[in-house]
Amino acid sequence: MKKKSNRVTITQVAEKSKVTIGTVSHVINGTAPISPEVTARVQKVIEELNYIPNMTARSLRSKKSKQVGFLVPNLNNSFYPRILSTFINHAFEHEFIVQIFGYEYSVEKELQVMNNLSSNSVDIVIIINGMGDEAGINRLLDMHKKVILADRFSDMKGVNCIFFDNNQAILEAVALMKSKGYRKIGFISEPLTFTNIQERFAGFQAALSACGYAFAEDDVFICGGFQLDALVNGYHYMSNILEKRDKKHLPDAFIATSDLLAIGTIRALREHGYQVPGDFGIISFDNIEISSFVNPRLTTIEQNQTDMGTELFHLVQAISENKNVSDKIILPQKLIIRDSC
Amino acid sequence: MKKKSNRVTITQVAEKSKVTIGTVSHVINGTAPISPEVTARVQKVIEELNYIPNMTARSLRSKKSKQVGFLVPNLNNSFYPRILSTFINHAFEHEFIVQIFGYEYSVEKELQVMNNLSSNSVDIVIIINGMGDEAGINRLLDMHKKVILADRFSDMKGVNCIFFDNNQAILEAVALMKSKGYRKIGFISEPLTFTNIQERFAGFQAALSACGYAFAEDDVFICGGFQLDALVNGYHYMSNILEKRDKKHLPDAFIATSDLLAIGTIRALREHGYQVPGDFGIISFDNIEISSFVNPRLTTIEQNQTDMGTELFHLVQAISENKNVSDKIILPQKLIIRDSC
DNA sequence: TTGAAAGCGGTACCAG
DNA sequence: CTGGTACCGCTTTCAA
Repeated sequence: MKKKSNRVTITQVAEKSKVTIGTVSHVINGTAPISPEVTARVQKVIEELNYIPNMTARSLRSKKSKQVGFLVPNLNNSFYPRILSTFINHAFEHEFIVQIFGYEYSVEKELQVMNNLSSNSVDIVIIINGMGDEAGINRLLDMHKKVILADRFSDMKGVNCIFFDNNQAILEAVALMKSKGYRKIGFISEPLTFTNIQERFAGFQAALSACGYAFAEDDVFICGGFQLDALVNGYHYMSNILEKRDKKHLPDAFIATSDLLAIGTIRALREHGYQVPGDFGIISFDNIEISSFVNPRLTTIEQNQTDMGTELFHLVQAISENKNVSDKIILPQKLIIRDSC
Repeated sequence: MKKKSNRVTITQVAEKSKVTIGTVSHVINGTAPISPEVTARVQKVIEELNYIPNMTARSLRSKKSKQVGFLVPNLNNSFYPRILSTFINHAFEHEFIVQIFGYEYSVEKELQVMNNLSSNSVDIVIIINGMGDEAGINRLLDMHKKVILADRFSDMKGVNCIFFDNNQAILEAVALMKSKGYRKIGFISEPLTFTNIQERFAGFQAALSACGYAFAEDDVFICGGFQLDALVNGYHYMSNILEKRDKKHLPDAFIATSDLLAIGTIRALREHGYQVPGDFGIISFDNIEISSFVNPRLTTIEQNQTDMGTELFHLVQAISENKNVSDKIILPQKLIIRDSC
């Protein structure tokens, strides 16, 4: 009849240690000065019983959960999993639990998730990218959740932002194109919905004029459709363009807003008989792992995903300890020169 | 002084509805026959107050949480995020919350995570791959958690398994190599720690003899080192081999246990001046998205990640509703013929 | 059909 | 330093 190996509770520990549950709680949390003897006794019992505090009870009472909600656009572009990967490792190390949600680039779904999250146990919510979700963010704030916006700029008060500097490296990129003799530079991009993409577009225009190139609306290519699959989209999009415009009427170099987009684009280019970087040079953003394993190896503007993950966690940690942190954290980008330009 | 927009509780709803909290609970959960009038009144108040039940309190009391722990090797190989992606979407749809953990191919860490999980609020734990963790699984079972093993076979009782049929497609793959005239087939693999890899190795040997090839221990290449980065590992590993053995002493075709491994391998091959599929044919496993965008496009054995994610969720759903489900679910693999062989 | 009350397993406050 | 105890917000008997 001793089959029911149910969970050990603090009460059992208290009884076996001949103290009250309050005391046990104190030795566990260090919330009161307990004598060395009692401390040792209690700890011994904890060991013996293999007692682990019930997180649910703990957070019900303390209103703190060490749980963070992590909201990503999706998990297919390896950019996000890389950030997440680093983050969850730090989190585990420090006993934070991370709940994961994907909003699939949909505002509606993003809002739904936020609504959901506002009634749930997390006390910090991280949103990567996202837009048009201010109502949701305010809701979260009302419920006393902390919110962190990543890879995104915002002026909302009460939220922390962490994002890449989208202006510096693109200047180097355009300068590189110039030095390689490319005549005209186009911009091939995902829809300009997220602030990071908007910034890149602005940075692109600035770099163009800084390097003496003219900006032509005609050479901006916004690759529509779902953002779910940049790889496939980039491929179809460029294939389409090549059906309609020949090389003469196209830029001979492109800044692409993501590596995946670039890889898709390059495949389309090659299938139409063009060489990269011979006929067209391409520099993209991200530096995901595969970038150095495709042909040609991508020249790309790195946004260090590991750094982002780590910084994000530091932020979470600081916030949950009520430490003072800067509202805005800016991470550098870095031009990685390989073969595509 | 009405600033503290704190969360609405069931007590407030009860007071405003002039009933007791028990009654409110019953109308929310349908756990007792409440009169239409009272039901309507309570629901109206719930609307007005925008009341959302506190999940923490609810699960403390009911010992059910609709939370599932999802344990993956890591998030860098896009195989896992793809499964996860599908899973979290289904989960969200049905109001399940998923906590994510990465064990980074380390048994120790896997055990740590499990230990952690056993004291936490999840009631179902999904483990993808993993090994040597039977103690952890039993611990989970002791704590009355359900456990699901994915992409892995096990005979442990009380756990559900869902995995791919690792025997059929590889036979087709080897037959294809035969028909293309490849003379000798090697096996380039990650360490044989996981059951899926072991099965592939067995399937490989069976396929070899079925197609009239001889098996040579010498042509089995186990790519050691960390499994974290198959791409980089495959590259270094094959580079090394090519330093020591020339084409004559090597198989002219390879079965690789993952696409990433194959992509790394192919780069090494090409850097040494070899053509794929001219000099060497390669067929790998997974069919991750990038597989059709690298050069050459990979001929690969698809393991449908979306299907795995979906099936996994169905399993979770069935288990959490105490429905009867088969202990073992087998998913088919499928040979996708492209250019690498 | 509804009310009353006992906890779930902890934390935190107050006494002594 | 340690004990006692009132909750956290909800579910779940048990009575009425």
